Amino acid sequence: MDGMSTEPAAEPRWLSDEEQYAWQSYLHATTLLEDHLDRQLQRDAGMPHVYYGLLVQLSRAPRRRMRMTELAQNAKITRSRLSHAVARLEKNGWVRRENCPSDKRGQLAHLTDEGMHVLEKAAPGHVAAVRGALFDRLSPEQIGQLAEICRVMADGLQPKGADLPWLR
Amino acid sequence: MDGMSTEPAAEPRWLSDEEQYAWQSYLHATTLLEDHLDRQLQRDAGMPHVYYGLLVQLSRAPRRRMRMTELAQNAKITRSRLSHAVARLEKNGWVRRENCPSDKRGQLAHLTDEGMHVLEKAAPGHVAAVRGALFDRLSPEQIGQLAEICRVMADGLQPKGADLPWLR
DNA sequence: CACCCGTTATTGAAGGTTGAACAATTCATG
DNA sequence: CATGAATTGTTCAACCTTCAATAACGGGTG
Repeated sequence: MDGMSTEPAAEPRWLSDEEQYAWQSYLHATTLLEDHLDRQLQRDAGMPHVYYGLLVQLSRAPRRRMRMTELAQNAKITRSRLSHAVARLEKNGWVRRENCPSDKRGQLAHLTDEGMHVLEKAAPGHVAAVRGALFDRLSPEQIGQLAEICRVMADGLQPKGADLPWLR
Repeated sequence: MDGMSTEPAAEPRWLSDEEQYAWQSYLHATTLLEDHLDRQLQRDAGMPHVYYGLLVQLSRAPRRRMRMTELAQNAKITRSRLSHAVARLEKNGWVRRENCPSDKRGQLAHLTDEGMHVLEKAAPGHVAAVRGALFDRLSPEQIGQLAEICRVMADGLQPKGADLPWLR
Protein backbone atom coordinates (compact mmCIF):
# COMPACT_ATOMS: atom_id res chain seq x y z
CA MET A 1 0.00 0.00 0.00
CA ASP A 2 1.28 3.45 -0.77
CA GLY A 3 -1.17 5.62 1.14
CA MET A 4 -3.79 6.06 -1.57
CA SER A 5 -5.33 2.65 -1.48
CA THR A 6 -8.93 2.86 -0.31
CA GLU A 7 -9.21 6.46 -1.48
CA PRO A 8 -12.62 7.35 -0.07
CA ALA A 9 -11.69 11.02 -0.29
CA ALA A 10 -10.77 11.56 -3.93
CA GLU A 11 -11.57 15.16 -4.75
CA PRO A 12 -15.25 15.16 -5.71
CA ARG A 13 -16.46 16.52 -9.02
CA TRP A 14 -17.90 19.86 -7.98
CA LEU A 15 -20.56 21.58 -10.02
CA SER A 16 -19.52 23.69 -12.96
CA ASP A 17 -20.66 27.30 -13.14
CA GLU A 18 -23.51 26.38 -15.45
CA GLU A 19 -24.55 23.56 -13.15
CA GLN A 20 -24.38 25.76 -10.08
CA TYR A 21 -26.54 28.33 -11.76
CA ALA A 22 -29.03 25.72 -12.86
CA TRP A 23 -29.12 24.20 -9.39
CA GLN A 24 -29.66 27.53 -7.70
CA SER A 25 -32.43 28.38 -10.14
CA TYR A 26 -34.01 24.99 -9.62
CA LEU A 27 -34.03 25.34 -5.85
CA HIS A 28 -35.47 28.83 -5.98
CA ALA A 29 -38.13 27.96 -8.50
CA THR A 30 -39.29 24.77 -6.84
CA THR A 31 -39.45 26.14 -3.31
CA LEU A 32 -41.21 29.30 -4.43
CA LEU A 33 -43.75 27.35 -6.46
CA GLU A 34 -44.45 24.82 -3.76
CA ASP A 35 -44.91 27.58 -1.20
CA HIS A 36 -47.12 29.49 -3.59
CA LEU A 37 -49.41 26.54 -4.20
CA ASP A 38 -49.46 25.58 -0.55
CA ARG A 39 -50.60 29.04 0.43
CA GLN A 40 -53.14 29.25 -2.36
CA LEU A 41 -54.74 25.96 -1.43
CA GLN A 42 -54.52 26.52 2.29
CA ARG A 43 -56.34 29.80 1.82
CA ASP A 44 -58.92 28.67 -0.73
CA ALA A 45 -59.48 25.05 0.23
CA GLY A 46 -58.15 24.64 3.75
CA MET A 47 -55.53 22.05 2.93
CA PRO A 48 -51.91 21.82 1.79
CA HIS A 49 -50.96 20.97 -1.75
CA VAL A 50 -50.12 17.34 -1.03
CA TYR A 51 -53.55 16.69 0.46
CA TYR A 52 -55.18 18.24 -2.56
CA GLY A 53 -53.19 15.88 -4.74
CA LEU A 54 -54.56 12.95 -2.78
CA LEU A 55 -58.12 14.05 -3.42
CA VAL A 56 -57.35 14.39 -7.12
CA GLN A 57 -55.98 10.86 -7.26
CA LEU A 58 -59.03 9.50 -5.52
CA SER A 59 -61.40 11.42 -7.78
CA ARG A 60 -59.87 9.67 -10.79
CA ALA A 61 -59.92 6.19 -9.28
CA PRO A 62 -62.56 3.64 -10.33
CA ARG A 63 -65.17 4.02 -7.63
CA ARG A 64 -63.33 6.94 -6.08
CA ARG A 65 -61.60 4.30 -4.01
CA MET A 66 -57.96 3.37 -3.77
CA ARG A 67 -55.78 1.15 -1.66
CA MET A 68 -53.61 3.06 0.76
CA THR A 69 -50.35 1.73 -0.62
CA GLU A 70 -51.32 2.44 -4.20
CA LEU A 71 -52.31 5.96 -3.28
CA ALA A 72 -49.02 6.49 -1.50
CA GLN A 73 -47.12 5.21 -4.52
CA ASN A 74 -48.94 7.50 -6.92
CA ALA A 75 -48.42 10.50 -4.70
CA LYS A 76 -44.79 9.59 -4.02
CA ILE A 77 -45.15 9.75 -0.26
CA THR A 78 -44.60 7.23 2.52
CA ARG A 79 -47.43 5.12 3.85
CA SER A 80 -46.92 6.71 7.23
CA ARG A 81 -47.42 10.18 5.87
CA LEU A 82 -50.47 9.01 4.02
CA SER A 83 -51.95 7.51 7.16
CA HIS A 84 -51.71 10.82 8.96
CA ALA A 85 -53.02 12.70 5.96
CA VAL A 86 -56.02 10.45 5.51
CA ALA A 87 -56.75 10.69 9.21
CA ARG A 88 -56.97 14.42 8.86
CA LEU A 89 -59.02 14.29 5.66
CA GLU A 90 -61.35 11.84 7.34
CA LYS A 91 -61.83 14.25 10.21
CA ASN A 92 -62.91 16.83 7.64
CA GLY A 93 -65.38 14.37 6.17
CA TRP A 94 -63.69 14.44 2.77
CA VAL A 95 -62.45 10.87 2.81
CA ARG A 96 -63.66 7.70 4.49
CA ARG A 97 -61.77 4.52 5.19
CA GLU A 98 -63.20 1.15 4.27
CA ASN A 99 -61.95 -2.37 4.80
CA CYS A 100 -60.63 -4.03 1.71
CA PRO A 101 -62.75 -7.08 0.83
CA SER A 102 -59.94 -9.06 -0.76
CA ASP A 103 -57.23 -8.40 1.81
CA LYS A 104 -58.02 -8.12 5.48
CA ARG A 105 -54.91 -6.05 6.10
CA GLY A 106 -55.90 -3.53 3.50
CA GLN A 107 -57.79 -0.28 3.65
CA LEU A 108 -59.55 1.61 0.92
CA ALA A 109 -59.59 5.36 0.96
CA HIS A 110 -62.90 6.61 -0.42
CA LEU A 111 -63.49 10.17 -1.58
CA THR A 112 -66.86 11.21 -0.16
CA ASP A 113 -69.39 13.38 -1.96
CA GLU A 114 -68.46 16.20 0.32
CA GLY A 115 -64.81 15.70 -0.53
CA MET A 116 -65.64 15.67 -4.23
CA HIS A 117 -67.51 18.91 -3.79
CA VAL A 118 -64.61 20.58 -2.01
CA LEU A 119 -62.34 19.40 -4.80
CA GLU A 120 -64.57 20.80 -7.53
CA LYS A 121 -64.74 24.11 -5.73
CA ALA A 122 -60.99 24.30 -5.39
CA ALA A 123 -59.94 23.01 -8.79
CA PRO A 124 -60.42 26.16 -10.90
CA GLY A 125 -58.39 28.34 -8.58
CA HIS A 126 -55.67 25.76 -8.36
CA VAL A 127 -55.39 25.31 -12.11
CA ALA A 128 -55.26 29.06 -12.48
CA ALA A 129 -52.42 29.21 -9.97
CA VAL A 130 -50.48 26.49 -11.78
CA ARG A 131 -51.05 28.20 -15.11
CA GLY A 132 -50.08 31.60 -13.81
CA ALA A 133 -46.89 30.32 -12.27
CA LEU A 134 -45.83 27.81 -14.88
CA PHE A 135 -47.61 27.01 -18.09
CA ASP A 136 -48.58 30.51 -19.12
CA ARG A 137 -44.97 31.56 -18.73
CA LEU A 138 -43.36 28.81 -20.76
CA SER A 139 -43.33 28.18 -24.49
CA PRO A 140 -44.73 24.89 -25.79
CA GLU A 141 -41.17 23.77 -26.46
CA GLN A 142 -40.17 24.52 -22.89
CA ILE A 143 -43.13 22.57 -21.57
CA GLY A 144 -41.98 19.59 -23.55
CA GLN A 145 -38.42 20.02 -22.35
CA LEU A 146 -39.56 20.26 -18.75
CA ALA A 147 -41.63 17.11 -19.07
CA GLU A 148 -38.73 15.16 -20.50
CA ILE A 149 -36.27 16.43 -17.91
CA CYS A 150 -38.62 15.57 -15.08
CA ARG A 151 -39.31 12.16 -16.53
CA VAL A 152 -35.60 11.40 -16.52
CA MET A 153 -35.24 12.67 -12.97
CA ALA A 154 -38.17 10.67 -11.65
CA ASP A 155 -36.93 7.57 -13.44
CA GLY A 156 -33.63 7.76 -11.64
CA LEU A 157 -35.22 8.29 -8.26
CA GLN A 158 -37.72 5.48 -8.01
CA PRO A 159 -37.03 4.37 -4.46
CA LYS A 160 -35.58 0.94 -3.96
CA GLY A 161 -34.86 0.88 -0.24
CA ALA A 162 -36.07 1.70 3.22
CA ASP A 163 -39.75 2.44 3.47
CA LEU A 164 -40.34 2.88 -0.23
CA PRO A 165 -39.42 -0.45 -1.79
CA TRP A 166 -41.56 0.07 -4.83
CA LEU A 167 -40.80 -1.20 -8.29
CA ARG A 168 -38.20 -3.67 -7.17
CA MET B 1 -78.85 41.48 -16.85
CA ASP B 2 -79.28 38.16 -18.51
CA GLY B 3 -77.82 35.86 -15.89
CA MET B 4 -74.25 35.85 -17.05
CA SER B 5 -73.17 39.26 -15.87
CA THR B 6 -70.52 39.02 -13.18
CA GLU B 7 -69.32 35.66 -14.50
CA PRO B 8 -66.93 34.63 -11.76
CA ALA B 9 -67.40 31.05 -12.85
CA ALA B 10 -66.46 31.07 -16.51
CA GLU B 11 -65.21 27.58 -17.33
CA PRO B 12 -61.54 27.62 -16.42
CA ARG B 13 -58.84 26.70 -18.89
CA TRP B 14 -57.94 23.20 -17.82
CA LEU B 15 -54.58 21.70 -18.59
CA SER B 16 -54.03 20.07 -21.96
CA ASP B 17 -52.82 16.50 -22.09
CA GLU B 18 -49.25 17.62 -22.62
CA GLU B 19 -49.51 20.03 -19.73
CA GLN B 20 -51.04 17.42 -17.46
CA TYR B 21 -48.26 15.03 -18.28
CA ALA B 22 -45.64 17.70 -17.68
CA TRP B 23 -47.24 18.68 -14.40
CA GLN B 24 -47.45 15.13 -13.16
CA SER B 25 -43.82 14.55 -14.08
CA TYR B 26 -42.81 17.76 -12.40
CA LEU B 27 -44.54 16.85 -9.16
CA HIS B 28 -43.08 13.37 -9.11
CA ALA B 29 -39.56 14.51 -9.93
CA THR B 30 -39.46 17.37 -7.45
CA THR B 31 -40.93 15.49 -4.52
CA LEU B 32 -38.73 12.47 -5.13
CA LEU B 33 -35.62 14.59 -5.42
CA GLU B 34 -36.36 16.67 -2.35
CA ASP B 35 -37.06 13.55 -0.32
CA HIS B 36 -33.92 11.92 -1.62
CA LEU B 37 -31.72 14.86 -0.65
CA ASP B 38 -33.42 15.27 2.70
CA ARG B 39 -32.74 11.67 3.57
CA GLN B 40 -29.19 11.77 2.30
CA LEU B 41 -28.33 14.84 4.36
CA GLN B 42 -30.24 13.74 7.41
CA ARG B 43 -28.30 10.52 7.37
CA ASP B 44 -24.86 11.90 6.54
CA ALA B 45 -24.96 15.32 8.17
CA GLY B 46 -27.81 15.26 10.66
CA MET B 47 -29.84 18.03 9.10
CA PRO B 48 -32.49 18.54 6.43
CA HIS B 49 -31.71 19.96 3.02
CA VAL B 50 -32.93 23.45 3.80
CA TYR B 51 -30.63 23.75 6.80
CA TYR B 52 -27.71 22.62 4.71
CA GLY B 53 -28.55 25.36 2.23
CA LEU B 54 -28.38 27.91 5.02
CA LEU B 55 -24.90 26.80 5.97
CA VAL B 56 -23.84 27.04 2.35
CA GLN B 57 -25.13 30.60 2.10
CA LEU B 58 -23.31 31.59 5.27
CA SER B 59 -20.08 29.97 4.12
CA ARG B 60 -20.10 32.19 1.05
CA ALA B 61 -20.93 35.40 2.89
CA PRO B 62 -18.21 38.00 3.61
CA ARG B 63 -17.16 37.14 7.14
CA ARG B 64 -19.38 34.04 7.20
CA ARG B 65 -21.99 36.40 8.57
CA MET B 66 -25.35 37.39 7.20
CA ARG B 67 -28.38 39.35 8.35
CA MET B 68 -31.34 37.14 9.14
CA THR B 69 -33.62 38.76 6.60
CA GLU B 70 -31.03 38.60 3.85
CA LEU B 71 -30.44 34.95 4.59
CA ALA B 72 -34.14 34.26 4.52
CA GLN B 73 -34.47 36.04 1.18
CA ASN B 74 -31.63 34.10 -0.40
CA ALA B 75 -32.99 30.80 0.85
CA LYS B 76 -36.54 31.72 -0.14
CA ILE B 77 -37.99 30.98 3.27
CA THR B 78 -39.90 33.05 5.79
CA ARG B 79 -38.18 34.83 8.64
CA SER B 80 -40.15 32.71 11.05
CA ARG B 81 -38.87 29.51 9.57
CA LEU B 82 -35.37 30.88 9.60
CA SER B 83 -35.64 31.80 13.26
CA HIS B 84 -36.50 28.25 14.17
CA ALA B 85 -33.83 26.86 11.90
CA VAL B 86 -31.09 29.07 13.29
CA ALA B 87 -32.18 28.25 16.82
CA ARG B 88 -31.65 24.60 16.04
CA LEU B 89 -28.35 25.17 14.27
CA GLU B 90 -27.19 27.26 17.20
CA LYS B 91 -28.01 24.42 19.57
CA ASN B 92 -25.74 22.23 17.44
CA GLY B 93 -22.98 24.80 17.70
CA TRP B 94 -22.86 25.30 13.95
CA VAL B 95 -24.15 28.87 13.91
CA ARG B 96 -24.01 31.70 16.41
CA ARG B 97 -26.14 34.79 16.60
CA GLU B 98 -24.61 38.23 17.00
CA ASN B 99 -26.12 41.66 17.39
CA CYS B 100 -25.93 43.80 14.30
CA PRO B 101 -23.81 46.89 14.98
CA SER B 102 -25.64 49.15 12.55
CA ASP B 103 -29.21 48.19 13.44
CA LYS B 104 -30.22 47.41 16.97
CA ARG B 105 -33.12 45.31 15.77
CA GLY B 106 -30.93 43.16 13.59
CA GLN B 107 -29.15 39.91 14.14
CA LEU B 108 -26.25 38.40 12.31
CA ALA B 109 -26.06 34.66 11.78
CA HIS B 110 -22.45 33.54 11.95
CA LEU B 111 -21.20 30.20 10.70
CA THR B 112 -18.83 28.84 13.36
CA ASP B 113 -15.66 26.90 12.65
CA GLU B 114 -17.44 23.79 13.77
CA GLY B 115 -20.29 24.53 11.39
CA MET B 116 -17.82 25.08 8.57
CA HIS B 117 -16.24 21.78 9.35
CA VAL B 118 -19.55 19.94 9.28
CA LEU B 119 -20.31 21.59 5.97
CA GLU B 120 -17.01 20.54 4.44
CA LYS B 121 -17.56 17.00 5.61
CA ALA B 122 -21.02 16.88 4.09
CA ALA B 123 -20.40 18.68 0.82
CA PRO B 124 -18.88 15.86 -1.24
CA GLY B 125 -21.67 13.44 -0.50
CA HIS B 126 -24.26 16.06 -1.20
CA VAL B 127 -22.76 17.04 -4.54
CA ALA B 128 -22.55 13.40 -5.46
CA ALA B 129 -26.23 12.98 -4.65
CA VAL B 130 -27.20 16.00 -6.74
CA ARG B 131 -25.08 14.78 -9.61
CA GLY B 132 -26.39 11.27 -9.43
CA ALA B 133 -29.97 12.40 -9.41
CA LEU B 134 -29.79 15.31 -11.81
CA PHE B 135 -26.73 16.51 -13.66
CA ASP B 136 -25.25 13.16 -14.59
CA ARG B 137 -28.59 12.21 -16.11
CA LEU B 138 -29.16 15.26 -18.25
CA SER B 139 -27.44 16.43 -21.41
CA PRO B 140 -25.73 19.83 -21.38
CA GLU B 141 -28.60 21.16 -23.49
CA GLN B 142 -31.11 19.93 -20.97
CA ILE B 143 -29.21 21.55 -18.14
CA GLY B 144 -29.40 24.84 -19.99
CA GLN B 145 -33.09 24.35 -20.67
CA LEU B 146 -33.77 23.56 -17.04
CA ALA B 147 -31.91 26.63 -15.88
CA GLU B 148 -33.85 28.88 -18.21
CA ILE B 149 -37.20 27.33 -17.29
CA CYS B 150 -36.50 27.69 -13.59
CA ARG B 151 -35.33 31.26 -14.04
CA VAL B 152 -38.64 32.14 -15.67
CA MET B 153 -40.58 30.38 -12.93
CA ALA B 154 -38.70 32.05 -10.11
CA ASP B 155 -39.05 35.42 -11.79
CA GLY B 156 -42.80 35.12 -11.82
CA LEU B 157 -43.00 34.03 -8.20
CA GLN B 158 -41.00 36.68 -6.38
CA PRO B 159 -43.37 37.29 -3.47
CA LYS B 160 -44.97 40.65 -3.19
CA GLY B 161 -47.42 40.18 -0.32
CA ALA B 162 -48.02 38.68 3.07
CA ASP B 163 -44.92 37.75 5.00
CA LEU B 164 -42.61 37.86 2.03
CA PRO B 165 -42.80 41.46 0.86
CA TRP B 166 -39.46 41.35 -0.86
CA LEU B 167 -38.64 43.30 -4.00
CA ARG B 168 -41.53 45.67 -3.65
C1' DC C 1 -50.87 -27.54 8.93
C1' DA C 2 -46.77 -24.93 10.87
C1' DC C 3 -43.39 -21.90 10.12
C1' DC C 4 -41.07 -17.93 8.55
C1' DC C 5 -40.89 -14.02 5.93
C1' DG C 6 -42.76 -10.20 3.55
C1' DT C 7 -46.53 -6.93 3.22
C1' DT C 8 -50.22 -3.63 4.94
C1' DA C 9 -51.40 -0.01 7.61
C1' DT C 10 -51.14 2.46 11.89
C1' DT C 11 -49.15 4.71 16.01
C1' DG C 12 -46.37 7.82 19.01
C1' DA C 13 -42.68 10.82 19.78
C1' DA C 14 -39.51 14.05 18.03
C1' DG C 15 -38.67 17.44 14.98
C1' DG C 16 -39.97 20.93 11.35
C1' DT C 17 -43.23 24.46 9.35
C1' DT C 18 -46.91 27.95 9.27
C1' DG C 19 -49.38 32.12 10.37
C1' DA C 20 -50.64 35.47 13.50
C1' DA C 21 -49.29 38.37 17.14
C1' DC C 22 -45.73 40.96 19.47
C1' DA C 23 -41.84 44.16 21.17
C1' DA C 24 -38.17 46.80 19.70
C1' DT C 25 -36.33 49.77 16.54
C1' DT C 26 -35.97 52.66 12.39
C1' DC C 27 -37.79 55.55 8.89
C1' DA C 28 -40.56 59.20 6.69
C1' DT C 29 -43.04 63.22 6.91
C1' DG C 30 -44.93 66.87 8.41
C1' DC D 1 -38.30 66.66 16.82
C1' DA D 2 -42.71 64.11 17.14
C1' DT D 3 -45.66 60.97 15.50
C1' DG D 4 -47.36 57.15 12.80
C1' DA D 5 -46.06 53.65 9.59
C1' DA D 6 -42.91 50.13 8.31
C1' DT D 7 -39.13 46.77 9.32
C1' DT D 8 -36.65 43.25 12.18
C1' DG D 9 -36.62 39.17 14.47
C1' DT D 10 -38.89 36.16 17.78
C1' DT D 11 -42.60 33.47 19.92
C1' DC D 12 -46.59 30.47 20.48
C1' DA D 13 -49.95 27.20 19.04
C1' DA D 14 -51.59 24.44 15.53
C1' DC D 15 -50.39 21.57 12.13
C1' DC D 16 -47.44 18.47 9.26
C1' DT D 17 -43.62 15.09 8.47
C1' DT D 18 -40.33 11.57 9.69
C1' DC D 19 -38.65 7.45 11.72
C1' DA D 20 -38.85 3.44 14.28
C1' DA D 21 -41.79 0.20 16.41
C1' DT D 22 -45.90 -2.47 16.23
C1' DA D 23 -50.02 -5.45 15.20
C1' DA D 24 -52.30 -8.02 11.88
C1' DC D 25 -52.54 -10.61 7.85
C1' DG D 26 -50.92 -13.18 3.40
C1' DG D 27 -48.06 -16.58 0.93
C1' DG D 28 -44.82 -19.93 0.08
C1' DT D 29 -42.18 -24.03 1.77
C1' DG D 30 -41.43 -28.09 4.14
